[in-house]
Amino acid sequence: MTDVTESETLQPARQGGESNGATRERNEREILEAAERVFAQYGYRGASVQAIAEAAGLPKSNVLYYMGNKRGLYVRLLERMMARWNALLDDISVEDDPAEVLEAFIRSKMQLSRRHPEGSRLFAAEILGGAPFLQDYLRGELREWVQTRARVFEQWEERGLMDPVDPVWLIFLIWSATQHYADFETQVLGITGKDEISDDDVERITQFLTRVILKGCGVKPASAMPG
Amino acid sequence: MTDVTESETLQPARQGGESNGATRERNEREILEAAERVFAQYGYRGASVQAIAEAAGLPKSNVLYYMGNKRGLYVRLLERMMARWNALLDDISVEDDPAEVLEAFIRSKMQLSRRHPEGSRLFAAEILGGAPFLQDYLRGELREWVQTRARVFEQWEERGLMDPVDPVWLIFLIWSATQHYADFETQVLGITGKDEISDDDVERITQFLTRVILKGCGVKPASAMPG
DNA sequence: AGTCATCCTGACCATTTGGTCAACTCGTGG
DNA sequence: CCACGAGTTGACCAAATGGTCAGGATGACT
Repeated sequence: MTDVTESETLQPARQGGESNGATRERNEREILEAAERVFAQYGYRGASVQAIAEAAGLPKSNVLYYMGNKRGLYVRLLERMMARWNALLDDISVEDDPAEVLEAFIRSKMQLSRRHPEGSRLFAAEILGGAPFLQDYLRGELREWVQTRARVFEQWEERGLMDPVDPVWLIFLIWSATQHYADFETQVLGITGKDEISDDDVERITQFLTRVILKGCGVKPASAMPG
Repeated sequence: MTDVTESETLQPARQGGESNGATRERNEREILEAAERVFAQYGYRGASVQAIAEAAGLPKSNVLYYMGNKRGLYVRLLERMMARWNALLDDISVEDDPAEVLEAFIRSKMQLSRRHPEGSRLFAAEILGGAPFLQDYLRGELREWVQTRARVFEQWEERGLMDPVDPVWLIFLIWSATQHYADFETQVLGITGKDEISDDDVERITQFLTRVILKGCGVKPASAMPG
């Protein structure tokens, strides 16, 4: 750890050209992934740029070179997660089968949490802390998203396809139940004694949730043979 | 901000005697309350002793005088919350009515989250971060708690009082659904457009959850007139 | 050869961090 | 009156924080 004036240390990862922005792309990906983990674990304030840099295997300066500053990096991660969420249950209409839609919702939400557990936790941490960066999103986009779906649910109720339950609370119920397995994974593992949640577990949980929730709000299971 | 050798500043809050440990009690209460808020919002690392001190309206030194150090303060808060949780659904037996027990569980869990939203969020943040301080509790006490209840649920199933669902996942479902309204309060408010969750809302949510979950796992509503 | 854009990073900075400590103020009991 | 324990707190410290910057490396172009 004395003087190392010579540049004969670890080669950096390639500099200069490397055609196009390939270096940039690779490093940014690496940094975003590392940052998602660290932010998810410690929250915005608790996460340090240094820790993110170490997780990405890069010097702190390099992280800041690509991301500008901590805040920007964080916002970028939130936006990435919002995009993933927005793609969910994109278009449903009154004509669809409630059972199919609800099951699809539960299933895709479970998969989202499973595929991006850190992103999921990042989101949770942000909201837990009062959503300082997401206020607008919650009161805008997401609110629209929820209310659009809620309206469809209401129409199903009117047509007698499901019990008269508040659709917004139903959405929250599904949200929370599915979110739980990503956000509280540590707890789930600790209590069940497992050391990981397997694909089989996910499938079983999905079916459990689907069954209980569909039955719970009086939706008749999908009309068997679809199509 | 120059020299103020004279002690003619704000009076401290009373020093010296004040009989017994009344000062200690009052200050500790104040600090614990403030710390719960701050830790809940920022997580363990993100919270600073300085911020806690300001929230409690005391100098940082004073907080450390009472609590020793940040870690100890945090652990104390976790323990307080564990105690609250342990008191929940303390004794149930196979002889009890499933509907009544489940409703009592949902109701008391909702009230716990409502009465101690910060504690609830503190807990959530701790688990979100991988439960570095709570591993033992999760794999020990809490696991026992869950499995004891799960065994009762299983016997209910055998007696045909409810559908054959995995009782542990049922507990998680209830846990997550109720926890949601405390942990994600910001989200709930943002989406519904409310500016607070009223007692009425809590009652409605409780009834909604009770209805959907009981029906969802085939439990017959309480046999009307109790006692 | 020289220029340029991209990439890399150690040195540095002001501020904040958790924590210690000695000096202080009181009321009480001898 | 003095000693004592409880409470109070500013000054201080080493370490870590987010961020800047100058200096350099490297390959692709003219």
